[in-house]
Formats: sequence, structure tokens, C-alpha cells
Amino acid sequence: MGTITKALNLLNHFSPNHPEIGLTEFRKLSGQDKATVHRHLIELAANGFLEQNPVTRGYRLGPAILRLAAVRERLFPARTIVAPLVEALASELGELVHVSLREGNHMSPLFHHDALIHGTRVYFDEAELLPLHATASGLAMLAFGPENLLPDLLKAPLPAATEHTITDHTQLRSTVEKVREAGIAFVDQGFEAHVSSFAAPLFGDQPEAIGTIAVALPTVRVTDDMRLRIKAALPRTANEVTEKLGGTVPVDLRRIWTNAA
Amino acid sequence: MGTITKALNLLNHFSPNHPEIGLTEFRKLSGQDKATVHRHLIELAANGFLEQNPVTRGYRLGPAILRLAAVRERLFPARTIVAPLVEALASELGELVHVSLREGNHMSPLFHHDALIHGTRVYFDEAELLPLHATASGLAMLAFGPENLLPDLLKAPLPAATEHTITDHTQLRSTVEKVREAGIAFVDQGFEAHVSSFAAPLFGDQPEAIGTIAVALPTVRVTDDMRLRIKAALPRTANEVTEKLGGTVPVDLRRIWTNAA
DNA sequence: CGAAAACGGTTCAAATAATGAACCATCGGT
DNA sequence: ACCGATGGTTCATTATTTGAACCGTTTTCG
Repeated sequence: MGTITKALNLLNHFSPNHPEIGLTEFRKLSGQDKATVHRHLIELAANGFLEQNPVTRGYRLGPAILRLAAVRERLFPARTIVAPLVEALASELGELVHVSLREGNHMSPLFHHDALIHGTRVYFDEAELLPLHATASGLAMLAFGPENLLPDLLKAPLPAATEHTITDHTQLRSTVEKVREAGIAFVDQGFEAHVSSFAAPLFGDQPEAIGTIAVALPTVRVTDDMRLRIKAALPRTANEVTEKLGGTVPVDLRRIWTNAA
Repeated sequence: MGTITKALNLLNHFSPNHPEIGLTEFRKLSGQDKATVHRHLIELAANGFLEQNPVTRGYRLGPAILRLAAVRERLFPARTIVAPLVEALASELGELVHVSLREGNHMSPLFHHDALIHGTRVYFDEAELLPLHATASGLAMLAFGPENLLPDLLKAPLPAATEHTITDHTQLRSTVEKVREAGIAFVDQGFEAHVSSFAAPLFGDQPEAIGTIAVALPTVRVTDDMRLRIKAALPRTANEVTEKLGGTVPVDLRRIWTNAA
């Protein structure tokens, strides 16, 4: 692992619940030496990726990130485009919907919305990277994303997030194959206990998926009726999002989606 | 300059006009060896800070930035809070208004809005870092920001952006002193020819400025009347922004602002 | 109240990772 | 088929990163 990766990984420890992190805590979280962590923090701060709270001496995300995000969003206004469609689907289904983009061997949340009509709700952390093999989003990406994604992922052992997580290589391969045939991914408590999720791929101008749209809901609410509603709504919305992003759904997948409907 | 800084600086070459950059161009822009640049690009991409266009092989900003920006914005929703106030001031004055945060020895644009009511308009690039000594925003930060900011800046020679840029150390010191007394900064064509700007500081819970709000307009439109309108409106809005951000304007500056009004 | 643990930060020899000149591959234009 | 330009790779050399030990403050707790 290079120095750059080590430094950037420090940034991944931030989350909405944990917006400020001190030196010692960083040392624990990253497992690196204190001096190393400190120099990395200093350098990240010097570039505006972090800033230090002068009172607590803790570090938090800095303004450079917002500046770059504005550039990225202007180039490719995914968040802006996706937001209303996600909100509409969340309201229609009454459940949490999120859109995520692939970031290496993980899915990176871009936007999410929870209809909040039920007493129990799914916890979703926009800062947390989702593993490919344990989530519906991930399976959809493995099935319709870059060809070498699955082989690359299988080079390392698959960590189990829950006791339902698929960790067997052969089983993962066949599950991904099923997702390819179905045009939609389903995972039952693979990432968090009592949570199930469904996902469909999103495309840019290339015929390989760049992201996914997913519904996550408590397993107890996955009724036959809900299953049907999701299977109808998710491909429809995925197609809509793809088109609004200026992308194209590959013809064979489009055929699967229309036949299923 | 450490490896991390070199890598992060690559990201600063992106702008709305220049959203995708190839290897050779990066080499020219950064002045580093091709192999070095390439390894840095690969590592940034592996962490989701960049992604590669598979067709052109060019690099563009990646999804990790959006993910982190969402965390930062949730922690400190500056953009969201600031936007309506900037828009209101821009409409009131009929000119371009921007809010910027300090990022090391530069100001980093957070949000800007142009009223667009005039035929000529100021060009403003949200991705471009503003030098402290050449812009009104920068002077306001030097005057009301961290104490050691001005001494630190004076350790290096001051580059001239235009022929009006202050490059003399003594002159900069006295100019900053005047800004402290006036409570507001004014720069005439210090950064771009034919553009003048006014700026006032913004505060968090500490009594040192964290950002600035500024008006930038063609020098020809800086009439006595406009000057008065800006001098009244800018401190008022700066105070409002600071309060909405949960910060406090130091009492001595508040006195200057109210006396001037 | 005082000792001690915890935390942020720094130092410098040792070790590892970054560097860059040269090289290779591929593409588009002529 | 050639040439130039671009993206990408290699490997010995070099320079930067590394981390155990150390220091000064602040906070905790008996």
C-alpha cells in the first residue's frame, strides 16, 4: 500500500456520526504509527482536505473536498439528476432507496432517501462503502459492471458481514449469474441482519454499469406483494435514471426488463 | 513537498472548463515525471478520487469526493446555509457574490452567484484557488484570520497576478492594517484586470475568520453610489451569514461595522 | 489535591517506498 | 508503412517515509 492510499484511507474513517477524529483515535482506526498518521494528517490539512479544530485539536473534513465536489458535480450532475427520482421511488414504495457508484471494489453512496412512513427503518450511512459481495447493489455491479470485477474480487477471501453473507467463491459466481438472468439483484441479510435489498444497474454511455439503484428494507416487510412492486418499479426507475444521465441500457438487459414487466 | 501533496495537487488542475485530463497533460501541468504522475493517478483512481474514461483514457474527478463532501456538508452545512444569502445579496447589488473558505494560504470558493443583469460579467471559476494578497477575500482573511497568516505569507515573495497586485511586503502589511480599521477589504484589479472586489470576514465560534463573503464587479461599475451600497450591504450580510453558521462576530469588529453604517 | 494516564506532537537513524531515464505498445494521421 | 504522440511499464538509484523513543500538556481519577 502506497503512502497516498494510506493518507486517503484516513479520510474514510469519517462519517456523519463521527465527524471529528483525534490523532490517537486515527492511530487505532488505521493501525499505523502515530508519527506516520500525524504527518499524513498535517499534509492532508495543508491541502485543505482536512482542517483542525483549534479547540479540541481533532481533525475534520476540509473545504477542498467541497470545492472539488462542485467541479465534479458540474461535469456530471449525478446527484442533482438522481435526487428527485430517488425521492419519487422512495415515496412510491414507502422504503429507503439509494443510488451508489462504483468506487474500486466497493459501492459508494451518492444519494439516498427514506420515505420514513414506517416505525422501523433501515439505517443507512452515506459515508460507508458497501462491499460488492454482500449487498444487492454490489451483486448488480458484479453482474453488469466491468468484466474483470468478479475475478478480481475472488482473488481475496470474502469477509462475512453477517452469517448470511456469501463467502464461497463458487456460490458467488452462480449468484451473480442468476442476477444477470434476472436483471435485478436480491440479497437477504447479507450485509446487515434483518435487512434485505434489491438493486438494478445504472449505465453511462458504455455498456458496463457505473452505478446502481437499490431499495433496502427490513426483511419482515419483504412480502410477495412488495417483491412484485419492487421488481416492477426498480427496472423502470433504473432505466429512467440511466436515460436522464445521458446513458444507455444495453439492449439485452432492456429486453430482460421489458419481458419481466 | 511530500508525496501526498504532489498527488493531491494533481486534483487541483481540474476545473469546469477542464474536467478531463490525460497523462501527458498532467505531466506538463504538474512538471513531474510521467512515471510519477502515472503512479499517483493510479493510486488516486484506486481510492475513487479519480476515475478513468475508458474511451479517451483521460482522468476525471471520482465519486469518493462526492461521498466525503456529503459527510462534510452534513457536519457543517455551509453551502446550504450560505446559498440563499449569497443569492439575495447578488440580486440586491446586481453583481457577482461569492463565499470562500480559507484553505492554507489560499481562499477556496464555496459558493457563488451572479445576478447576470449586466452585459459584462466577471468570470469566476469555483475550482480556482484565490491568492491571499491579490484579492479582497484574501485581504479580509489576512486582516481577521489566524494571527500567523500574514507573517507566514511574507516568508515567500508575493507573485504578481496583474500589474496592480501588491507585491511589496511593507505595502501589504499597511494595506492589511487599513482593512482591520475599515472592517472591509477592497482590491482594485489585484487579481484580474478590470475587476475590483470588496470582502468582509465570516466567523465560526472562534474569534478568527474562517471565510469571507465578497462582491466582484467590473472596475468601471465601481461608482461612488455602488461603493456606498456595498459598504452597507456587505457587513450586514457577513454578520447574517456568521450568525446562521452558528458563529460570532468579534465585538470590536461588530463595533466598526455598526459605526460605519 | 496530586499522581498518573492519555493525548498531541516531535526527533533521527534505519528501512522502505518513491523516483525517473529509458523502453515498450498502441493509436491516428499522412 | 512510416512517423509522431500518447498511455503505460521497468528497475537500479535515491530520497522519503517510517516508527521507537521522547517531550510537553491536558484530563482523569483515587
